Amino acid sequence: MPAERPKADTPDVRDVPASEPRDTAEELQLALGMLTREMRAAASGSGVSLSQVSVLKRLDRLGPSTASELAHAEKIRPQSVIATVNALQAEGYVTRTPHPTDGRRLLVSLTPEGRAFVGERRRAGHGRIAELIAERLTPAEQRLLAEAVPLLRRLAEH
Amino acid sequence: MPAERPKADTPDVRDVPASEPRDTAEELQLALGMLTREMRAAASGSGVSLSQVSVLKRLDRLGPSTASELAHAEKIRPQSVIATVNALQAEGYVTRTPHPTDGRRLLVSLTPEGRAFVGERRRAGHGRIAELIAERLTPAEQRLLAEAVPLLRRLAEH
DNA sequence: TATTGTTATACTCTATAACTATA
DNA sequence: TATAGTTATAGAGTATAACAATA
Repeated sequence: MPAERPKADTPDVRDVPASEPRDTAEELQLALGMLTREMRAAASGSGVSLSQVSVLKRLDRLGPSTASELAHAEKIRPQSVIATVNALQAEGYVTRTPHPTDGRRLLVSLTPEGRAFVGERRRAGHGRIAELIAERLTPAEQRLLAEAVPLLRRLAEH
Repeated sequence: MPAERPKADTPDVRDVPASEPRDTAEELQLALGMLTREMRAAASGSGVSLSQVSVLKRLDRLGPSTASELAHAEKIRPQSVIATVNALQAEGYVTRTPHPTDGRRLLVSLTPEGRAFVGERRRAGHGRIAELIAERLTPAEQRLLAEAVPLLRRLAEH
């Protein structure tokens, strides 16, 4: 269905290369929003939500961690991470065990089921994004993206 | 699609450069989540939410658009974009005007206030992300990121 | 008193379902 | 019938505030 107005279907901002921080930021912000929605939608069918997957992967990397440590790593509030951990515990993917020396702390750990989920997820290619990368980018573009992703990590870190 | 290579089960994923789609995807996914939270937190103080900013910028690029067109561009449902447009209209940043030939459609347009907001935002450097890019990346890294961002756009597009 | 974990509550964002008006 | 817009409602995700237990 063609539009009746003389309006281009594609954004015409592309004639200017995004070479300044603010241009890069604008492009990145739009892409981020859309990719996040894409991932959330793709995850919604799998029984485990996006934030839950993120916490499971974090536990797989960090090992048993307290709620505060997870919150710091994810850059969200402890109260927020607790909601996610509660859901994961209810589904049997994590357990809470007392900290050996500090009675205030509880260590959150992956259960065998949780570990299996992360492994399965990794073998399957980490969901929608890996599919998109493999489908839509040439090998050279994939290499460029792989070089740029650590920069995004740096931006996201504390 | 590149050939599948058997991947050694290394204990720490961070030691391996992200060179395959699934590794790139995993890193990207973590960075995306954190950056999105960072942006949302930074936007929350400015009186206009992240999704509202996104729609305003979209209108600035596309010109007057219907709710369906905005929804298609943002990759969300028309019902969802309407909630955002309602909020923007209540704050005086957009107006709705009848479509000249199709009585079913309403064109959403930026008001002068809305246009001023986008311009101000652009001059200010598009918020937190631009700050982070300028602060944390060398010029060479900024150029690399600028090259990679269009690839993210490609991944996010329809 | 400071820190950790937690519950209660609210707001943002997006989805699905159902309705109205126009083509 | 099909399409555009809308309202009502629900769920995910995260925030702040307040509280209990432990250091």
